[in-house]
Amino acid sequence: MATIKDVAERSGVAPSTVSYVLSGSRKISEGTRTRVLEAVRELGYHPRASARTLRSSRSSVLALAVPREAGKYRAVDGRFAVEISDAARVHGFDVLLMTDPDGVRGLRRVAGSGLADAAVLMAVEEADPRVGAMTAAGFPVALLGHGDARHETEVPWVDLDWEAAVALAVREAAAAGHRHVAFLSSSEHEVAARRGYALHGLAGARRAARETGVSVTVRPSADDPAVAAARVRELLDTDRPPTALVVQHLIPLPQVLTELAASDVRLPDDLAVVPVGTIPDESGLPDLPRIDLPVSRMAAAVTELALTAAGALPAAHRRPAQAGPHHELFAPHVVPGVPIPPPRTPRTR
Amino acid sequence: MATIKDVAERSGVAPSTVSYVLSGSRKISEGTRTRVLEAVRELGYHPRASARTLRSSRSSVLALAVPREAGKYRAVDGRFAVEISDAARVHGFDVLLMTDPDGVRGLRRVAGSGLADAAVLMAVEEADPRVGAMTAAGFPVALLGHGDARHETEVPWVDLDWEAAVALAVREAAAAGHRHVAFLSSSEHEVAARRGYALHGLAGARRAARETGVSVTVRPSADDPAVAAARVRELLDTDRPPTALVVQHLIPLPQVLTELAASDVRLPDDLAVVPVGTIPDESGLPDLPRIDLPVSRMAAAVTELALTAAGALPAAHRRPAQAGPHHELFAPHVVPGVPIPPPRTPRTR
DNA sequence: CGAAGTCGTCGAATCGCTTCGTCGAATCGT
DNA sequence: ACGATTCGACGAAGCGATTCGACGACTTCG
Repeated sequence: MATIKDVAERSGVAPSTVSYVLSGSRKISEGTRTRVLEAVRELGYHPRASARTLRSSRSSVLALAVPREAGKYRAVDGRFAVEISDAARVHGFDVLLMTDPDGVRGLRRVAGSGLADAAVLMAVEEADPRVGAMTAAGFPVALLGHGDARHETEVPWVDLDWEAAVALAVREAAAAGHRHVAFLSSSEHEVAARRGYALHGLAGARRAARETGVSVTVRPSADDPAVAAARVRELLDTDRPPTALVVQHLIPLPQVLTELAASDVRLPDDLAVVPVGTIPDESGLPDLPRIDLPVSRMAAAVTELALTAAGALPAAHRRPAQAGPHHELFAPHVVPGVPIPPPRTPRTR
Repeated sequence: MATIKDVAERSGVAPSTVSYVLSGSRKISEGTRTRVLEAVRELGYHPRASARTLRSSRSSVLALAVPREAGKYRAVDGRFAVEISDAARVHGFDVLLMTDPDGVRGLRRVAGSGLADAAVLMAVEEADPRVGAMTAAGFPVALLGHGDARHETEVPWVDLDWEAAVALAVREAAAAGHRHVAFLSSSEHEVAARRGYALHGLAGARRAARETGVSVTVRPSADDPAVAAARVRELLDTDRPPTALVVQHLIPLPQVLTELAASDVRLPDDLAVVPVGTIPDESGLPDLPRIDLPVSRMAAAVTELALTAAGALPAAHRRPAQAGPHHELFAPHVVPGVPIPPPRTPRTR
């Protein structure tokens, strides 16, 4: 492995000169500059990251804490992770993937050992212990999701505006003429745990119902496919079944579709399904309108907030210091597709 | 931030003694040992990773190259990433997430700068340039997936036995009495690119057909949901439609189910769907048998292969050197669920 | 009771890079 | 033509850990 000394010898200069050529932080004559760069190329020289970090105490690594509740894994988290990694690279940072088994311990270890300069905490929930631990350690973080009111003003975060998202979906259905919309919300478990996205989704459905005058029947989804299917059957087995169905997450979608198939409900004419929390490119559904998560933009934003907190972003990106930590709710997108068909005469069952 | 010197002063010993206490590589008297450990606890001392790495030239970081073809993102890759991270932690390693935008460049940078000690390359394909680049650089790697015959003997890899997986699915259907099985294989695009899993899946379907005597109709899936739906309709619109459907991947599943619903096909009685490449916990399908990927075991295996190649695993794990790189095909699991119903009299359409 | 070993701890070198102060040589002004 | 500036490159210190050889203080044995 070539070191800076090898490069210096090969180009006949001092190691410090090589360093200055590479960092550009001092003026170097054109002649030596090209000679040094050539030696770098010929030797395939890469500065040893550890030496650089030891000296400068900046690692150019961003820790990414992905959630992992009880072995469950959500596809959207993986997508966020990838997008955050891309965003970090844009600013010259690498990403250290931290899964949860050690939980707060792992974060403390990484922060304490200087492995990373900042962290993005994903899927932050109400009273998330990770947030307090990191702020107490003075470690720069940015959150994806928010919940704990105590931290909301002190720590930068980014979140999806779930209320607006669900409201938008209901409004789309209402605009197509549907008067009776069902809303399959987050799972019972998530509602019980008072997750922000679950509560805000419900609020959005209620608000849109009020504003548009359509009736919205709410049913929580369930973790168990069989139960989720039963929930959908309940919704349809009434005198006046809904003509449109808003679904907040991608996860229960397969079982919902299966159940609809079993119940002889045709999409989209018998029932217009409008999924909300879908990942761009991944719904796999027919070309109906849906509400996509702005994953890339949110990932870029949360990454820049974390790097700004670490003081690692060029001045152009940095916001005035006295503005305090930055918070941003992202509005969802409607992906248009084929227009939602209007409701037909209610079938009798 | 506390350094080893602070700990030394606080416990009244030399820095080297602290180091020996922490590493356990020399005998230290019980008294000083406890005094040092107490100082460590009180100061919240964590060894600076960069200093340790600089001195020992081992970073205890595993690079993980996740694929990212044209912005597509597969849920299973995220799941593998998380499981590999967990497996790495077991051996004291952290994981550096490398997305593809720089491709081989990024890998070379990480290898050259000593940011990582080894790499796991995910979704390796035929003639994958990353493999050659890393072996040429003498950087330890292990592959998830295999393809390029030239490297197969030189580099350790782990892969799913797709042939066995699809054969197993067909055999499950045959065992339930189905005589006419349809196989929705990998997408046209993947088949055309001669991806290993696509070809092996087809081979497995053919082999099982031969061995069980059932007729297997093969149709490639498609990237476009509308086309995939049409493909399924074709399958059903024949004089003697199949009574069971084997699907190789989770991705086309939603559109398949949607199309089945639209075609008034009831699951599982009209058509028994047996998905193959499903992630444990994530099929979201009714409780039919399915063929799950052994994600955890494969992740643990590929992680240990990479760390072994880096010489970072204790002797107990290490295989005899002359055995050469290790390769392993993982057999899929059948998750039983409700028995597949036998076929009914073919409907006329 | 002194030589030979043990045992536990210390000091110093080293890893590869950044950065500050310095110092010749070239350039400038008068 | 000579002191003042500027320019470009160099040397050395230091980041925080690991690790090897050395070295007192005890124990042990002839």
